Amino acid sequence: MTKIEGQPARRSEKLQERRLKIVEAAATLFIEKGFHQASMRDIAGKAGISLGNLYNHFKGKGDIIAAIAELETADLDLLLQLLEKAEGTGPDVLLAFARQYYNLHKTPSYAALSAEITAEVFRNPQIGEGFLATRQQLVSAVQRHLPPGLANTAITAGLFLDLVERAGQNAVGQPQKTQSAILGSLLDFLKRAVTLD
Amino acid sequence: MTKIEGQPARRSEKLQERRLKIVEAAATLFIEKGFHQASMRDIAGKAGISLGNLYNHFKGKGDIIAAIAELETADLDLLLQLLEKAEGTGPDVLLAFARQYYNLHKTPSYAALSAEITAEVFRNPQIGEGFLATRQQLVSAVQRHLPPGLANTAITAGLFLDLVERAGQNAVGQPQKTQSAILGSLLDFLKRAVTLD
DNA sequence: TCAAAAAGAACGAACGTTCGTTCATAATAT
DNA sequence: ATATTATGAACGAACGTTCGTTCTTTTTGA
Repeated sequence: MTKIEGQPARRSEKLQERRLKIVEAAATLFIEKGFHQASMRDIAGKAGISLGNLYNHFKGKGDIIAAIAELETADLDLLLQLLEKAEGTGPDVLLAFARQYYNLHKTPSYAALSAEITAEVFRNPQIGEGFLATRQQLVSAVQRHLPPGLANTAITAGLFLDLVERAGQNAVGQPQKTQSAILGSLLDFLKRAVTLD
Repeated sequence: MTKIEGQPARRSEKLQERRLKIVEAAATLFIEKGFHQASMRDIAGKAGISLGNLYNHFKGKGDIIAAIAELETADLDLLLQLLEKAEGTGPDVLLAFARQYYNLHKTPSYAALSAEITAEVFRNPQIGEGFLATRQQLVSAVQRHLPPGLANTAITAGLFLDLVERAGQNAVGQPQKTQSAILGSLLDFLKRAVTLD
């Protein structure tokens, strides 16, 4: 009881760094090989720690997968905040958001991980819970910027997001020029769809 | 040379049945557990044959996965033919097609398999080749029904399909009522998007 | 026509490997 | 001194694949 706090949390600080390094290593490998092809040995090796020690940080492989899925929501939370704070009416806000949302989804690592998670959620719905919760918030935020005369704005907001997501995913690996063309057509498409005559 | 054809191809007939049974068993298991969680023993068991015999019909697990991916294109080919033969102009043809395309994609088994294939294609592009070829034909068919004044009709046709696919996928597991509401909003959304003022 | 021979479909045990996880033990920090 | 963190060997289970073998069907030669 002499030295209660020499350096407050120096140790758990290191620990958290280790944990982050593990998660990053796991994410890289999951993108490369998929959840079930990346082994615990792979992850430990890439994180630079021993196999046994890996189990001091995570209860098992399932926990790591869950941590990755949670990590994904961080990017979404950022965009969500931007959208919620946005002022102004009309389609402009939505289209500006769509541009960013598209850019996120066409990122190869994001797209690959998304695909992996989507497939996993079909069999293990619990994995996708946080993911769906964040998406629901996005739907609400988009909904608020849709024209008032529109029916079923909640569903329409969902469709808005659906399209941007898929368009981004399909743009992966395309040359820069094509990606820009897709973005342009996407924004036109969306503008017509969210504008009432 | 006496008995040239007692029963022509009695054997290869049986053989084809077996092969179909294997593919069906594999598809069921892939939907349930995913490509890499379904084992060759699982597949053999479900197909009602021995493990060793499974390798008389398929060179390996990769071959079975490829066969399943090919199988997926069959559904698309059917819809493609319907769309290509469709007469008339304006959005009506497109919306009728969208309805069918949506129904296909909201089928749980189709959606699960699609998700699995999508994730797999990121790491093994060869798997998705036939899939992408068929999709390209769909794009062309949709493109022909878009209004003439539209720019970048190829990309827009792709977006059209993107939206329907994702909307269908997200409708999986929803109650019938919700699925109908999504379809309604989807068709409205599409109609605005493919109609020039 | 019909026995003999060739072909190949079916079987399940066994191979070597890799998996996720646990364990006894050593190093380290407080 | 003692609790925490790290290590890699060890475990049993499961993996994809190959193997020698048997059984059924088809083809051949007289």
